[in-house]
Amino acid sequence: MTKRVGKKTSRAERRARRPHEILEAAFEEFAAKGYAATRVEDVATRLGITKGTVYLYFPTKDVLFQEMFRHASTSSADRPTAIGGLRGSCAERIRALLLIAYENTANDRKTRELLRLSVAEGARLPEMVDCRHELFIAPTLAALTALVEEGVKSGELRRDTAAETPDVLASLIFQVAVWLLMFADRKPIDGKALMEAHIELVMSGLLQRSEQMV
Amino acid sequence: MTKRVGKKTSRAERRARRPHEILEAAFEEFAAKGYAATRVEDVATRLGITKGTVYLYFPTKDVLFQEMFRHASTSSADRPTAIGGLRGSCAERIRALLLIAYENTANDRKTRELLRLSVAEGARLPEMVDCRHELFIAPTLAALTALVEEGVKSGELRRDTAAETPDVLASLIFQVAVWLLMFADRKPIDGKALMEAHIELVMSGLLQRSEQMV
Amino acid sequence: MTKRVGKKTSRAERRARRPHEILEAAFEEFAAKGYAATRVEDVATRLGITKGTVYLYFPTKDVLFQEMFRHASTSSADRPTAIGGLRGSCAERIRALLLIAYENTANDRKTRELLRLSVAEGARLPEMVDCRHELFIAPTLAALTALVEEGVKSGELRRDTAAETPDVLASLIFQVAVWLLMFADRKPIDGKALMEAHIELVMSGLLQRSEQMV
Amino acid sequence: MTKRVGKKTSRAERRARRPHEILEAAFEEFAAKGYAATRVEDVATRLGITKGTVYLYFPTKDVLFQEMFRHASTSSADRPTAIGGLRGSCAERIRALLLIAYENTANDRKTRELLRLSVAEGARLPEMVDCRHELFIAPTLAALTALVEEGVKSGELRRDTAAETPDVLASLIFQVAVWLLMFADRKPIDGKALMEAHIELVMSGLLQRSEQMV
DNA sequence: GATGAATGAGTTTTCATTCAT
DNA sequence: GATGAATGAAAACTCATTCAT
Repeated sequence: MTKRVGKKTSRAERRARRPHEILEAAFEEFAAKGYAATRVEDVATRLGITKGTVYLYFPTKDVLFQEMFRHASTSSADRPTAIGGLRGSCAERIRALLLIAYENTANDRKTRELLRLSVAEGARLPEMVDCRHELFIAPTLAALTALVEEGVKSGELRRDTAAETPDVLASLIFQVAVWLLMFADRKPIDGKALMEAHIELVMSGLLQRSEQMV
Repeated sequence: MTKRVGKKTSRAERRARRPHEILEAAFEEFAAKGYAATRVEDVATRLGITKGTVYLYFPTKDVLFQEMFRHASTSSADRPTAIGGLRGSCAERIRALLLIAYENTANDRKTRELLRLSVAEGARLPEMVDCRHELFIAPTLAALTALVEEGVKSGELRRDTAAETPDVLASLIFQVAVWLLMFADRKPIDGKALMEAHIELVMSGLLQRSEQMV
Repeated sequence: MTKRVGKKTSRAERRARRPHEILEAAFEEFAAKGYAATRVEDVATRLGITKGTVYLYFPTKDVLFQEMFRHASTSSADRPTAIGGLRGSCAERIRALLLIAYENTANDRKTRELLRLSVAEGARLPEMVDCRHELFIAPTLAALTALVEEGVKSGELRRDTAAETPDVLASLIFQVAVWLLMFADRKPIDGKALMEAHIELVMSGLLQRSEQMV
Repeated sequence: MTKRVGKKTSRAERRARRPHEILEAAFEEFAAKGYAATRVEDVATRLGITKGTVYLYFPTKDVLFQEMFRHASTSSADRPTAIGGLRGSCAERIRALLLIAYENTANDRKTRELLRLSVAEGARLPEMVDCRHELFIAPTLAALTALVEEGVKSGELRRDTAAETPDVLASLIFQVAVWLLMFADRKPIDGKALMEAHIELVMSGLLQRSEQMV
């Protein structure tokens, strides 16, 4: 007869979930309107709660934003772990790595919006942007560098491959992400097809002639 | 020896220059802080005038922003005209075109900051972003497409999927631009070198094998 | 002995009373200074609250004014109901009706100030003024017309009574009201005495000679 | 060949007329929008001149308003002089006087708007309102009182309480004026007809029975 | 814990007034 | 005399933050 009957989320559970919920709501609001244009009340309303409750968990709007950014960043942090498990030739592994990076970045709404916030609010919070660099961008570029070096050493890839190669390999991911951020659905693109074409083009430039013949 | 002697800015001149000055100052402020976080007074102070004066020329902050965006966009509008005058083989012209686009986009602070604003405030003003697309991005991509098609037709370039996707050729420009917007001087990159490496890589993928031998 | 003991205004009560309080304060301020010269903060200060609180209940100054006008109008709306209960000869009822109208209009500060606002801000809000006409002025004039017609039919009043008679009967009410609005206490008048004299004069003109003899 | 050819208003004439012009324009603007809501620039624009010019002739907006009020008041000051020239019986002269007062007050736009300003801004400027009282209202009421007293003395009029309250005789003038101020053209009235009916009614109450028979 | 009324500092916008030209 | 650019004080309105209930 009590309220709790049939209720899967007990008060305690709900309470435990609150900070998480709030951070998710904050992500949506901040991503859509930017820091300054978002009101704390917007975040609360999105959850059906009130401003005051938000302040119960986060002392200021600024802290809320930073926690949100950190939370959104780490919530997708486990994905790159797949990198270690790649198998096949260097070319195959580079291709696989780029596709994973594409899926995790340009093709992932959350990551894309974090990129938007990094560009928009970056001046306010350089540490956060740098943090994201350490966690995601640098490791991916490092992995690409390692793979290219391995390929060169093994003779699979051209010997004259430049140090700038990893950035070049990853560049289309940024383009697709920025395109989606700027044009949303107004100018649709087939990111996956672009990515395939990109990979084919750059790989054909990377591979030794003999390999290309195959 | 009258006051006017040596006075370069008469009242009329000043009056004529004011809108331009204000738009320039607005560009700096909005680019640095975003729309919502910029105060009209910030713009005025940057010029050593008061906010009332800004309102003498622009009726609202919103109009000021839009005029600033339009002004900043068109003030760099003449550069792409160089495209028509390109000479040489298709490969040479593609290379030249990409370098011009790089100079005008990733390497131009004004254009880069407009990209920032497009990403940050795009949701508020899709028409502006689309307008920039019509004026700059679409023409450049169209020129790339035309050059690639010409090269394919003449046998200079390979026919492959990349040939149909000029986005792939321009992708590094976006990467450099976004990198600079996110990391400024904290993680410097040699954009020019990246661009050269990018061009070499994609061109080696585009060219017929025989040409590559050269 | 807790705080609540003796505390008449709980939060809920206060909340429920606030709109009313604010409208009353707004009435005083707007009546005293007019729309444009009244600051929202003036209204708040009168209540010992801050302007932010006023905006919690009314979205704009304009809405506050309109709600205030409507509220002040309707808060005195029940009085005319007394009309139906009049008894006596037509002359007696006309006299009674005019005295009631006088009490409710010229002699009622609230109604007088609404007249001031109608005259002062009428150009901005014709609908409000017209609304007051429908609710108060028209019914009173209609009642007067009905009484005069009845009196003519029964022979109590002169047959040649003009259609303009009701306005003439009510005219002194306007004069007294306007006088008080213009001169306040600087040139006091005895409104009641004027009203008595007015009624006596016009009734003596309305009544059949025979009746006057009485 | 000079500009002045064919120009009837020389610079000097124009200059001499300026203050007058400005006061007229100020009257229109203040009457239409009230003191606080009228901008000095509105007044200037109405004349096709600029704010600065207004300040050449009037030091502050407040002074402009007061001068305007005084000017508008005195520009109609000569009309009541007709009173002295009235001829005929007391009844005839009272009737004529009331009609003149009606024409000069309720039926005269300028006077009506001054009444509006007196009601609207009266709290700010009691002296002005009192001044108008001395100049127009009091003399008219005094003339009425004198006429009634003369009539009573000569036996032409009844002695009753109304005889001592000329306000009663003039009341309809206020009603018509206020009506026009509140309803403008939205609820038209025939002021002249109302006035005639009013005069007839009050005179029939004032006159001795014997006279009425005539 | 949760609420939401209240605050007050901050921002946009207006406009009376000044003054160099 | 006229102008109109510039000022800055003031007013409408917003919103992060607090706190009594």
